[in-house]
Amino acid sequence: METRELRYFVAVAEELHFGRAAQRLGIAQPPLSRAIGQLERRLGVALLERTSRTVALTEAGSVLLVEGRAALDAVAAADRRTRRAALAVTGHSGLVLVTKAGASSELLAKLLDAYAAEPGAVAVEVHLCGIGEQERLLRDGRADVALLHRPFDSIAGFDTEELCTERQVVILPAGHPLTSRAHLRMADVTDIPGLPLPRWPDRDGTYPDGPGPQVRDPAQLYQLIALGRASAVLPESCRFQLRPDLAVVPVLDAPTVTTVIAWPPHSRSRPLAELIRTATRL
Amino acid sequence: METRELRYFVAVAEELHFGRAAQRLGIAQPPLSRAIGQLERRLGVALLERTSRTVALTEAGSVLLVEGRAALDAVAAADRRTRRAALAVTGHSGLVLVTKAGASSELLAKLLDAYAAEPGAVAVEVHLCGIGEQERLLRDGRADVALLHRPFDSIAGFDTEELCTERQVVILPAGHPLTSRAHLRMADVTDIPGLPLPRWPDRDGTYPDGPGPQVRDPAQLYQLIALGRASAVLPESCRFQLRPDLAVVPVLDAPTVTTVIAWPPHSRSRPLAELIRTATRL
DNA sequence: GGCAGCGATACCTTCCGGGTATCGACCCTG
DNA sequence: CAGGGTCGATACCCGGAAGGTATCGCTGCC
Repeated sequence: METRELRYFVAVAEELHFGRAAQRLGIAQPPLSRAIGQLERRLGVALLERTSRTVALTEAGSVLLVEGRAALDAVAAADRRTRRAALAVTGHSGLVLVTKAGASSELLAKLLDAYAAEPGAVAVEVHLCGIGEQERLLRDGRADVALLHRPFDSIAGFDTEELCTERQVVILPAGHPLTSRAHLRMADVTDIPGLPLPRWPDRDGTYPDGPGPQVRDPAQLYQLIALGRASAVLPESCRFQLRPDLAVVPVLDAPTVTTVIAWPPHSRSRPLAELIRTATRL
Repeated sequence: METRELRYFVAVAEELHFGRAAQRLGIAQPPLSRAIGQLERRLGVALLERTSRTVALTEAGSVLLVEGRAALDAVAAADRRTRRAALAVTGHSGLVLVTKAGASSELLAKLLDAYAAEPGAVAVEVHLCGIGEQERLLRDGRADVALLHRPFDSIAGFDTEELCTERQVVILPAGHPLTSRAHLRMADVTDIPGLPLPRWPDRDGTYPDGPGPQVRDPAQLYQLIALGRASAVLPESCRFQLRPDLAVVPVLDAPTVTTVIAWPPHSRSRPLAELIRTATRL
């Protein structure tokens, strides 16, 4: 199976439309139809159910979609990491670290400071990215290491070390009646009248159904809370970067959040090992 | 980067010889030279140092070797798992479980029994394989799940659950003077005169340098120990399958061995989840 | 110095990936 | 119910790339 075939299949499986997929791939539609047909014939497996109006994935097709994405990421990672290995020899190396915007910012600052003080430290480029993007970046070689947050982020397939664990707090508009309480329970915050919990996008960018405003980043969220249109349950470390018009109350029975440092298995770069060692010693 | 190019490069990088690599790939040598040259040009990276007598990997080349192998395994896994998903629909499904020959055999027996008793259990095909092979089988889709043993096996990149932890014992010929001791320390067993610890093959099938006989499987090892030519430190569960002409003595300070059940991340087959659940409840 | 081994190059052929044109099935609309 | 629009499949052609053979150039060795 060639990566070209996988790219083609993934495009069609995602679009569920040969024409759009072909456009996205920058080729015409007929070669795409042929390529998918060949792939199915060689695998001996039907991947797509086509009526002349709709395209749907078969069971095997959805397996190939997730496995194929993983395989393509692995190939892309091989490419990128090889290029970077060559650059590293000539001096331009540096590590790429990704984390969610607005999360664990003091931890990150401490880590970067501590690492920079190590002998032999290299430059660390920090990428702040959206929800669920880190995993992808780490998997396809665009990033070397990530700060992830269990249980929100999937750490499947990575090596990790735990860095710290923290409770969660609910964020409310300053002056809200509940802010006078010393602590709350999840049952108290799941349906505060007029302050629903927000909906975050799934990995594919769509929002789950349900009540609550759609938010894409912390700034949006804080704005909504300040306006008295939402509340949110977040790790308590967020209080250090909170606007003055917001208040926090601990939520006793919310799941604790563990910040972990994660990297692709088999990474054997010295600067990366050093960064991880620094992180675990914080 | 196409998988064909990766296969070619991995072959050359492993053989360090264009002629042999071409033979292994079933093509002539010139197209292979060209393909590698193109790959290097497209990456903008030198992968191999060629003098007209020798071929050696550059730094970037060895990165591409390990990353490329991983990527090829991921592609192979996509292929195999898609085929199996199609078979599963028509009824022939079943799980493939791999473990080292001779390890955790009662645990495995208990697991298979317990799982078979579950409603909705499917057939489990057990593959016993050589040292370090499990990882490969799990990674390229030939197996669905494995029993691995930390700290010997690498679990990098898999999801795992711990099943049990056990101490290690030294295995000696029955009647050896040390068998009268209630327990020993590693220092006592690393150089018993005439009974060196054996050498196991590395993942690539070669043996590390050093004293001690080369062994490939437990039967060989037991034979050597019975003959008074070696000793070995193994998890204590091996005592239940031991020949009567061998004896065991606990080794207090040997690292404990943890048996874990491991599976590829993102696996979402119901029978697999059921098997894992059964295993963790044993 | 000649020979053997190995990778690179030159050149040819074949095949496959990609393009355009068109068909056939289906849905929507007037 | 007819006709146009949409979408995937098919037919056919072309160019480029992958693979083969022949050969060169370098190098280490007897």
